[in-house]
Amino acid sequence: MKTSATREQIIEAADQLFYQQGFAHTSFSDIAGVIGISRGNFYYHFKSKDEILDAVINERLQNTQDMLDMWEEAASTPAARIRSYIHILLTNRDKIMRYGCPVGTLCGELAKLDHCERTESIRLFDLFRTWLRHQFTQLGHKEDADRLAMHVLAWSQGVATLANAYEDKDFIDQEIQMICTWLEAYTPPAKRPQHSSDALH
Amino acid sequence: MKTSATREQIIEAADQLFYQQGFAHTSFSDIAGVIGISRGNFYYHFKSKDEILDAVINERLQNTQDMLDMWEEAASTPAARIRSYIHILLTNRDKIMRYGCPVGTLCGELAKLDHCERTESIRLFDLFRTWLRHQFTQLGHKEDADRLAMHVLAWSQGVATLANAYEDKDFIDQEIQMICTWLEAYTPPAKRPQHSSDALH
DNA sequence: TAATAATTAGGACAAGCGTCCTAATGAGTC
DNA sequence: GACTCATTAGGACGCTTGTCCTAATTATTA
Repeated sequence: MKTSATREQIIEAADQLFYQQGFAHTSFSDIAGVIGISRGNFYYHFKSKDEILDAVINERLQNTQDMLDMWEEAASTPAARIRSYIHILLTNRDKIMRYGCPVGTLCGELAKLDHCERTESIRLFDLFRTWLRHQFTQLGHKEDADRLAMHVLAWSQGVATLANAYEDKDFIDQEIQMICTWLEAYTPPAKRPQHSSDALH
Repeated sequence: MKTSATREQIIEAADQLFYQQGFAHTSFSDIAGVIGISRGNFYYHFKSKDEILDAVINERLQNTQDMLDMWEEAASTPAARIRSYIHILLTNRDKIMRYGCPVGTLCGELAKLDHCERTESIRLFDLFRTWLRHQFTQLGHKEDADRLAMHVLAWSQGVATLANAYEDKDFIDQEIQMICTWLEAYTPPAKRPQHSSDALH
């Protein structure tokens, strides 16, 4: 059985709805309604709702890894690659203002539900963490690489949370600018690009 | 009708459970089980579940305001007051690692549920935002006061989100240190206390 | 003590949920 | 056309949910 078309549709619709409404608040009826199938035949493709969640997380893991690989090739310097990460705040700005960060909100919800898939969801954070750490290592930060990666992760998470609460476009833009300015202090002077820098940090 | 004892018990139990399990995932049975009352007499004290949520938010608003007022008196300088805020990350460290930030996670959940109490929950953020802004204003930051307040809010939210995901004590401690160090740069030199400062920012 | 009001317990209710079962439909092969 | 297998639709199921109703209980007052 290759990956069935219906199965793919279910995963995609669930992916969207889990993000927009949360996992627990999304029902089979919701998913079925979106793609126009009967509620009954979910169990031909999945054994349980949790298994759909597992498939959604794996889908996101794959997509995230692909995105990171793409950034790795597209951007020429580690600093530019980190900026690629920061700029998803801008690319997904409207969705973040409505639904928050898909990774942070999922991990948060599964933590509260004490759900067994919680561990899996954290692997999404791991992907970014490892990738960012790698970039900082390339910037010459041996000891601090992981701490800096966590710092960037936390920073972007905080921006997403407050952008979601206040639905504030300008706040996102400002913080992105601050992160980029902060980042320049961790870029080797030789490779440092010439930006305007009224450094806040 | 003064505030009934049972009513207070319901609000307090709901407050805890909404934090630990989330609002949607907490049932009347859950609350009833905790305080040992029947499921039936909720509707003597509240008209609906949403009204309980409203009462819980108002309770939190009151407690938060009291806490801010206390900090206002207890700490002698604006910088010390801001540090009071930062240190709730330390005081509530264990709970944050298990359940995240009570404000951030509630706002996030209500945003996904598109719940009518969402606006009320954001007032919790407003309380901190206004208070922090006031402190930064006192530090002499006229134009930037609100941006700096939002920055501190976002930073602490990010720390809570990742601390929750990774259940990492040390990460919280490190970030608190970073925030305090960062804060020194915004404290007038005359009043600036002598701390060790291997500044990361 | 008797009467009245406040408070509670317990269950009924309709609706929605995840799950499961079975008959019907579809596509592809002999 | 007949057969087989994959896929689907539709509904039944047991359970839980928020909500509501009513009788019982407790507290308060006369």
